[in-house]
Amino acid sequence: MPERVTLGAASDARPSPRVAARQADARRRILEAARVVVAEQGFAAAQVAVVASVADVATGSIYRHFPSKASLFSEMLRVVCARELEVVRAVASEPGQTALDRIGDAVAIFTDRALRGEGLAYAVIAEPMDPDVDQVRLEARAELAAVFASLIEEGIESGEFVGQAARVRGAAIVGAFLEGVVAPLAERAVRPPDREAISAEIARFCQAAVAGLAPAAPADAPTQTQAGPQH
Amino acid sequence: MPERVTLGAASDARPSPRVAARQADARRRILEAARVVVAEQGFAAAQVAVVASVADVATGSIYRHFPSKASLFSEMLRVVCARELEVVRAVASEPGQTALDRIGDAVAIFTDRALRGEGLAYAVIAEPMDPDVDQVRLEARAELAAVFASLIEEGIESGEFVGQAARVRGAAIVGAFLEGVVAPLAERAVRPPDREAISAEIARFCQAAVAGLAPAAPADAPTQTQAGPQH
DNA sequence: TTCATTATTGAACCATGATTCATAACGGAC
DNA sequence: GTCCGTTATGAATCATGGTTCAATAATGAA
Repeated sequence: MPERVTLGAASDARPSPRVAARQADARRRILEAARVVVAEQGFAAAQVAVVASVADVATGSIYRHFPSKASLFSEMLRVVCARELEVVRAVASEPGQTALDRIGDAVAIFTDRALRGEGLAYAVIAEPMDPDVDQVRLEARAELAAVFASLIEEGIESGEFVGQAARVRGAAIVGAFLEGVVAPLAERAVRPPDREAISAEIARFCQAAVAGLAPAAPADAPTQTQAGPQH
Repeated sequence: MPERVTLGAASDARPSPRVAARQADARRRILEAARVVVAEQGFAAAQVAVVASVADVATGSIYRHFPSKASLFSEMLRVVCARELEVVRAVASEPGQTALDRIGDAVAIFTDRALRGEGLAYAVIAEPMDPDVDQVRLEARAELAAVFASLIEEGIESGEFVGQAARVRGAAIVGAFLEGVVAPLAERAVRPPDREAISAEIARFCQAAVAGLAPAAPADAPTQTQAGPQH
């Protein structure tokens, strides 16, 4: 009974030193290939055969490392998202900074990396491909939202922000900067010089959103002063 | 030469009164069926055969009205989005209201309708299915963003808001409320009572985001006063 | 009522692309 | 160096679901 399973679950097969190394390497190459293909062509073009060829292994070999196409991409996405989430969390917990500062920094670092394409890009944020894979994306968004919700709560507790529904606003912040990143990418011209300006603007937007309404601006018009949203 | 085309483009075929009516009705039913199926099952379950059965026509008949599955769903989505966009535009141009008010109202009306499921739901906003169909969604988002960008510009001109990149923030607003709507829908429990609270909170979030940073809150912490983002 | 024409049907056809598996190449123990 | 179990290969197989089309029904004119 050969145990037709994803390498490693074999009943008693001792992988053997050299072989194990080769396998680990192949697995790494496959994940990397998946990332590259998606980054360059999008999920639509991400066929198993293509990934295999880029990873320099046979199509069938993919299935020696991953039980299915969906699981391969799920894992790839999970890794990529974890990396970005890590970066954001680090910024979000910088000591000695106000919650407002940390929100601004976190948003700016994320959007900046995304626009620079270091993480992945449009594809990872917005283009779905399979329910399983989408699930990973949703979870990542939820975690991201949780980070901001926490920051908002801290701000409220410290009296920095006015009271507000932290969870809802955390999600709104995530939506705001993801859209801010994706919208320009969707347009034809992604004028490179704009990158920094865009992320700075989005960061400011998010900061203002949680800091509370400013009292009526200098000019004339009859604006209401504080929190009260109309109607 | 029977002109194998999507009904109506026939070289000289006079549709005939009664027949034309029946065809028009079938077309309407097909679009409606597509909407219903997507609303209830999501794009994933939206197979041509299913839509046909719901619309009470044969699978092949779909192709007498639409050249392809993608075009059918594109049109369906276009109609749905147009309706929502219309509502938002109406609110956005209410006379005698400040830009801030109108932004709040527009956001609230959209999120409220979306959460109530009158438009469609998660599927239409977030779940893609085909490049062509996605294109429609992207365009709708862009138009929505444009509406808010205009409102922001008006606010800036009237001195109601501080200067800001209207286009970027318009997109951010759209992202904020779409995520605000989708995030709760993605969760298991969509506690009905929250609906209004959620849309109100999101609306307030968006208003604050464009109104500018509030001066440091009552408490202690060293917050910066105006626009300047840290870092 | 009959007939030619057009609309409708839905089962068969196809394309795409994931998954499998018989076969070849390899790794290491004797 | 040979042999046996393991791993890698990639062409063949399968599944899914969009699209087609020969057959059938409906329509309206004569």
